[in-house]
Amino acid sequence: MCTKCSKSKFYMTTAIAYTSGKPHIGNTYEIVLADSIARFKRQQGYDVYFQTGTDEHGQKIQIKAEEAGITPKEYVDKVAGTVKDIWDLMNSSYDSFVRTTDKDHEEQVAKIFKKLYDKGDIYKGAYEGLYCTPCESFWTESQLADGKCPDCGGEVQPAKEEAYFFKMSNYADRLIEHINTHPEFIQPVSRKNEMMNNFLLPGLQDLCVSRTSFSWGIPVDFDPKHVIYVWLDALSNYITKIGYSAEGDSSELFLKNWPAELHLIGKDIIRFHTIYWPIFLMALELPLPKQIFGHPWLLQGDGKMSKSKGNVLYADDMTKVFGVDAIRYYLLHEMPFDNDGVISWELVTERRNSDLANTLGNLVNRTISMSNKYFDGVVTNENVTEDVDEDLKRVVTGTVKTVTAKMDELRVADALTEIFNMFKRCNKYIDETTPWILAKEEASKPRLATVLYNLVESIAIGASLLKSFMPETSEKILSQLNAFEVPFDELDSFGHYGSGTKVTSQPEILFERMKLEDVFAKVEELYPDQEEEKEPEEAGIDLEPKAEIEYDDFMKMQFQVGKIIACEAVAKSKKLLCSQVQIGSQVKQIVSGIRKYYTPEEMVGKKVMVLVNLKPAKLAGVLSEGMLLCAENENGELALVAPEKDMPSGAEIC
RNA sequence: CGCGGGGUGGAGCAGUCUGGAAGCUCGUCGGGCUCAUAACCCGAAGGCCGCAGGUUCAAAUCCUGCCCCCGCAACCA
Repeated sequence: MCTKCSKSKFYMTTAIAYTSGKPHIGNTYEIVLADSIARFKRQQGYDVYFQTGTDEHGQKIQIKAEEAGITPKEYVDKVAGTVKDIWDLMNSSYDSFVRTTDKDHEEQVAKIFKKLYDKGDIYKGAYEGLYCTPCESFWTESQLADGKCPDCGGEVQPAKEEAYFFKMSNYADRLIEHINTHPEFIQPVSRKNEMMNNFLLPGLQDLCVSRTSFSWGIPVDFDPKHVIYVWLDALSNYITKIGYSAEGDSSELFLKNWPAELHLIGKDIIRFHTIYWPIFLMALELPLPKQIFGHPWLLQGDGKMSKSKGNVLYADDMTKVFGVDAIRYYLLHEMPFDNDGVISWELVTERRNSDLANTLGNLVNRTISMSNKYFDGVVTNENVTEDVDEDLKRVVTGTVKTVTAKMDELRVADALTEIFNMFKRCNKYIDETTPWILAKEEASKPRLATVLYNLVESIAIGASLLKSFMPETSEKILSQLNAFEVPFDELDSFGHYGSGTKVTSQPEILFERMKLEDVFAKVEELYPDQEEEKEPEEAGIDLEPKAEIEYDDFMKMQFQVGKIIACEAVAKSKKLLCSQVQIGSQVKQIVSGIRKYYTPEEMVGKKVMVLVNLKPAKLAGVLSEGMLLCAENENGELALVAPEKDMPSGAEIC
């Protein structure tokens, strides 16, 4: 409870976005989901504090910055700006945007590290493993490729590197106890067992909380060649940004808001939030957050979102075609609670047409049109009621209750469905009351007026309920009706709309119906490059040119025609085919990553181009003694290269 | 046997924990209506709930085995 007012406080956070690149529509889902929850809580009267931000340290960012030829700080400044722009574009109502490169955050994280070290929870130990010097990386036995470094193929040797560890076992029992006694702590519950069975019950390993292999991070202040492990850094944002102080003089904001009521995160990082984070907090002697909700992922309809495929969907592009609220609606409504959801241009178009244009937009439009047509826009409650009115009112005034129940379980998609069911009920009411017939007789005008009043009032209630999910649309509807937003605690009663109020004389269409071909036309404008790919005449592919080589270099490679005499899939792999290739009188075994494009049956009998004198290596445990040459297009699809006329196996390619 | 998620009418999903008449939205088809954005309202068709066993009076749901898909990991010689 807030000390200064009587409202209950509600502190919620999203995960902070990793600044390795522009967030795609799947990443954007989380902020929109969080925003709708934050807005709804505010509407309910909670004193909400909503924090989001960016996670900006780590090796990956250091590498990306080097590739771009700029400093890591310059790099993250740029990406953090992009993240914020997209969050703002989506109308996210966050109260605070934290960056892990913020001074106050960095200072506190260093102090937290020191505090835990002094306390004995963090100790200095050694990381043991197999080390590859050129790659500066540790590998485990199972990661090695044929006993060599999987990155460079070089030799690895057993090595030790000093590192700091967090003693997880100190707190594991307490955490297990907490999870068992607080069933609401991990949501959805299906994730709880996963954490228990896979990590907690088998016994927690101590976590390595420092790195020396890169420098883009918060240094350990008493041992500066170490930087603090990214998770200890990132998770702490939830307390540092609101003013936690490791020295005990935390801010008012912190004292008021901690512990958080809700951490909203993606299901992939549940482990860090439900195991490591609570344990860090226990070590700091802070209370644990009330609830951690791991939402599912949004996938793209036609396969995985991948930048190399050029098919990544971004929120800013999609809003250009559909509008911000349509995208908010899609994300919120179409995401299942527990399973991954799907998004595509087609699906958004369908959903937008059926729900936003047909059900909602048309309802608002026809209601306002009738008011204008029959009463010059003046909406009067003549109180001439009939039985049908009761059912309408029952549904309309009951919706807030069902919506609240769904929101309490964070079932945002279901909450929206409830609101739209209400709008459907309104459309049905129009058919039941047939206003166009009432309009024909002067005597039934009072009844007609009442019907329209009931509709306007219902829509005003619906628009008020919609406010947390589609803020712009909600406002547009209320303004067209000339209505006030209905206060949350009055949404369960009917009759707020002032009788005699005039609606707008020129209703604006809220959501125009869209044809798929028009959508795709717009999409093509957004991606002019991709258009060319679809043309029959292909655009061709430009590669980064490699350095010139000597003729001798070329002559080192031996290419020959090989005939595939047998082929089978490699059991331990999804991508590999193992072929027996006849080259002259000898037969080589060659493994290739082309299972996606060729079946073993169609491989047999082919004569293809083979690099013969490549050093043999094991792939997925299978020996490969050469390489089948393939052409690769921009989508990564492969085609074997073969002599244009029939040639005997073993024929030299030169 | 790397880890995890999934397979329910044409599409997207719920239901599975806590067995008990297979549900929602979209699409399709037929009808109605005309205030409205080819909209809205009513009705219908369409499912061996991945496959095969098992437990049970009863299985989408519990158990066993198998197949397929998708992430991650690894590897694309």
